[in-house]
Amino acid sequence: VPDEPEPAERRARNPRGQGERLRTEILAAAERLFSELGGEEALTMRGVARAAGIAPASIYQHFADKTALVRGVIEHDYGRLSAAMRQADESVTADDVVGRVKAQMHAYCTFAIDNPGHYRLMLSHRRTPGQEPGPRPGGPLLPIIDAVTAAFERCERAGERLRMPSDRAAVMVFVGTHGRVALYHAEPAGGATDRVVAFVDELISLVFA
Amino acid sequence: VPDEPEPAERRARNPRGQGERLRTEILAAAERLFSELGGEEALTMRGVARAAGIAPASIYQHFADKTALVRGVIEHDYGRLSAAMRQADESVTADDVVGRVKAQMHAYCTFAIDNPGHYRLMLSHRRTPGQEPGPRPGGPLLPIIDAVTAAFERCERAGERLRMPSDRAAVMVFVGTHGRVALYHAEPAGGATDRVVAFVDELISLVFA
DNA sequence: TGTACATCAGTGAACGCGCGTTCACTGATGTAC
DNA sequence: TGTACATCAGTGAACGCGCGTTCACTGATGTAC
Repeated sequence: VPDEPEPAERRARNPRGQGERLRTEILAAAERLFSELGGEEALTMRGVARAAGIAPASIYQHFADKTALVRGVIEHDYGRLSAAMRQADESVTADDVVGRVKAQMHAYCTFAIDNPGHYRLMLSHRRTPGQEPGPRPGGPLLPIIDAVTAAFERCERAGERLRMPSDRAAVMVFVGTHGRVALYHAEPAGGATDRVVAFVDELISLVFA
Repeated sequence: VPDEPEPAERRARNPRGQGERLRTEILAAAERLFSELGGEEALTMRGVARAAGIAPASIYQHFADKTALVRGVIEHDYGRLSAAMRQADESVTADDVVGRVKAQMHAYCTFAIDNPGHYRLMLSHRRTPGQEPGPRPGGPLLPIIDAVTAAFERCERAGERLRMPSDRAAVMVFVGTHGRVALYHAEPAGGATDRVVAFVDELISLVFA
């Protein structure tokens, strides 16, 4: 993939005191680099350095090692995903309670489809460091599932009937959606987003009575 | 992982005309090697050679290159999985139609949990070579989904009511199960099999009216 | 106002590693004469 | 029955590669005097 725009002139060095800026540039480069595809092994220090137009050694001023960089990317990504879901939720009129559930999950699918590399990275590294496997796993995923649970609770308050408790419904929909998205990633097919979204809608309708 | 039993004496060479045996030994070694964990990048030619107690170069008499070896492993694995599901199906009395669906999916989960490396490999390499992405993706997964579809059709014939056509129900259950299993792989937790199986049972009950 | 210097952002070159793959080989064994 | 030879299973050593990481460095710039 000789796609890189060949950084003709050298990168301008950041002014004094602004060294932290490079940290953001590195994260942005990692973002760009493998939004396209690839799992964790596609995220290499040298690749990120190339994408950022800097020397590999320069990364080490901002990230102690590769795992620290990966951690930084993942944290940033969870922020993006949560924001996208919250925004989708708020963009639907308050009385369309089921529509808000769907909007959140659509945003989830869109993120996963648009950022396959990030999505895979996020879901394969969701152990909070130092946290042993407990009875309720999920790590950084928990706030996301909680948001879906809240959306289902709104449905119940509005009179919609669920076939199971709202938190179980949220897990069910979340897990099923992850399955669908993961299969899409493993073999992208035509009409991706539409088909994934159709599946998720059907899944959501299943948890309602 | 200095776990290898240190093959004190050299491997006995296969007798003349039996060179093909090594092919099986190589596959078996790959099997053993990463049943434990790991994705594709954990499957290395040198690693397999070490596990088989042979020289890396020896693999090339039986597999043209790494992708051929991977293809061989995957083919073998799909055979194992199909057989396990068929056997589970047949081990349930014919009149317990729903029980037979569940038994098949339980076998699927057991395989996935016991062979994480293989499972991941299978699901991330399911494009039949030379087959462009068509309207019905799935590749080697299709026979498996078809078996589940057949089990759901038996349910309908026995008078059980589904909330959707049997083939959609099969896809729904399959996709959801994959989601659950994939999440387990990313963060194994206590009581693995039981919790996964409980989820799948709940999912199956959802597609019935 | 001028100059020495500490600080800071960032780098070039090298390290050791494990990888996939190649190639000329070794040595046992069945077969032809 | 004996021997030369072709065949076969399998190997050791080397190749070039990209990787993560380290370390001594460069050169611009703000600050102290």
